[in-house]
Amino acid sequence: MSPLQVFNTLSGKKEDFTPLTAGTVLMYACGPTVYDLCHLGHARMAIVYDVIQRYLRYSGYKVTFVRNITDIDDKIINRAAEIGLRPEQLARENTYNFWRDMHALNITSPDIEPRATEFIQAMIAFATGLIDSGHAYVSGGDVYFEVATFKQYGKLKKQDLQELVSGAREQVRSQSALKELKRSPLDFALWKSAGSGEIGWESPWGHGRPGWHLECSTMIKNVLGETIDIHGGGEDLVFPHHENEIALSESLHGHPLARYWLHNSFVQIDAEKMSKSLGNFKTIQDLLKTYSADTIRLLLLQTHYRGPIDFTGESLTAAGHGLQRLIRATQAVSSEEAAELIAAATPETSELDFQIMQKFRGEFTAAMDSDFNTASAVAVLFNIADQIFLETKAQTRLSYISALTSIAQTLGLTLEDTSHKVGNDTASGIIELLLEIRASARAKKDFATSDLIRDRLVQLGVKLMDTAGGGTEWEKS
RNA sequence: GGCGGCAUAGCCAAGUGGUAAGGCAGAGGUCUGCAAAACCUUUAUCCCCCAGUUCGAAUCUGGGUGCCGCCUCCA
Repeated sequence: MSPLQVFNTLSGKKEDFTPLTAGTVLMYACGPTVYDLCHLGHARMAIVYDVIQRYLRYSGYKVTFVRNITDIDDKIINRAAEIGLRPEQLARENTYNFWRDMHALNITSPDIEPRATEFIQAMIAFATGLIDSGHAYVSGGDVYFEVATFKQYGKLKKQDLQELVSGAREQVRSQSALKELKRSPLDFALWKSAGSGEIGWESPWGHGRPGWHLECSTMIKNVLGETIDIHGGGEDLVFPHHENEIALSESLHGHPLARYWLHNSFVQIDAEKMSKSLGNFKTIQDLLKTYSADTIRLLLLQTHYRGPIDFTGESLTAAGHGLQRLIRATQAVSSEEAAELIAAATPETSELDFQIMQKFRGEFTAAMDSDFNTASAVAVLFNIADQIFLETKAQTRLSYISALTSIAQTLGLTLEDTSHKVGNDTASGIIELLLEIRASARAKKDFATSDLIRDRLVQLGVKLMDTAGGGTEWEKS
């Protein structure tokens, strides 16, 4: 298979990618906690793993891609209480929003999309297993994982237990209630007890709900298995979330949770992290009002996934201009001309197609095999565009165009020209303009023009009604 | 305080030992009734600073400076 190399957070190095079972990839990415709308950061995460997944399939792997939805969590409960919804209502609403955004961004649906609330019994079993093996303890209706029992704790973040303990001590001093319950400040909750009026499930430890880290560990185990090939997420999940997942899964199973840990970097606004707590985030919905999914995707792909992107208003506009160039390139042969050329195809032209495709696929593959270097891969697209504009033979241009669209597709770019689609407000304005021209024609008794406008609008589904006062009204017929 | 990352043209950004991809913006040109768009050409003797290793470094080593992230919910 291909000499793909990926950067593994666990080793801190690029490594040759060899999946557990040759030819197949089990891949899991941490999905959203559905308590609010998704922002550009979620878009980056989703697009990064979408492209990785697409490329692995393109490379010939049989991929099972799982992305979860965390639909029970303190953030959901708190937000729901603020706005007067039941937690499950809020979670459902934002799950729909998330799906709509993913669809709008041309993100491939995951093969399996487990939701945390579907796996409560499995989580209880997981936690019970950890208690029985001495890795977890019950305390006041909660269940905590005892970090000291997992000697490798800190291996993902590359910090030893002692350093983490001294760092954590400061933080936890204020949380006096928890201090009573936890043996060590690093211990984290697998199960949190809930009041009788609160959302929760029955468990051996009473009414309660699962902790975040347990959710992912359990879903991976139940959906993909005990060891998977790729586990991904945003870089902020390295610690504590992924470190804790490792501690849970590896304590219970005794072997690695994931062979390769991939983490994408952040989107920044004015050189600062974009986050909900800073209030400087852009929702996907807002961005899609102004920019196409391709524009957003191109902007994100022009930077390597492990580097931060400083988002500015201009950067999206610049990406949009670049995208235009690629779209123009695909239009360098008209559709009629293309149909003729395809009809007239010969073994020689097929050979030309093949050679051009091979050349650029080779460059594309070389870029992507180097830890998914999408920035270099995007450069290949622009190089093909150059060739298209320089090429004088239509037949050859067509070959380049098919190479361009094929590679763009693997990156999830549609190269669909949206510049000729107008919104309803614009369409209404255009109708008003036509009515003005028609009124002027009628005033000059130019009824040929006036009737042409009326007939053509009727064909387009717009009915005109001249009123007694000389004005004209319109409506959709 | 601990750990990690980054520093390449006006802006964004690839490149980890062999002589600087790509995008945007700018300049010149082609086209054009005017305008816009589009296309073509062009744009870093040099990669934060200092010292070192090497035939050779943006790329490796040591030191310095600056910026950012994680250590608390966060993609």
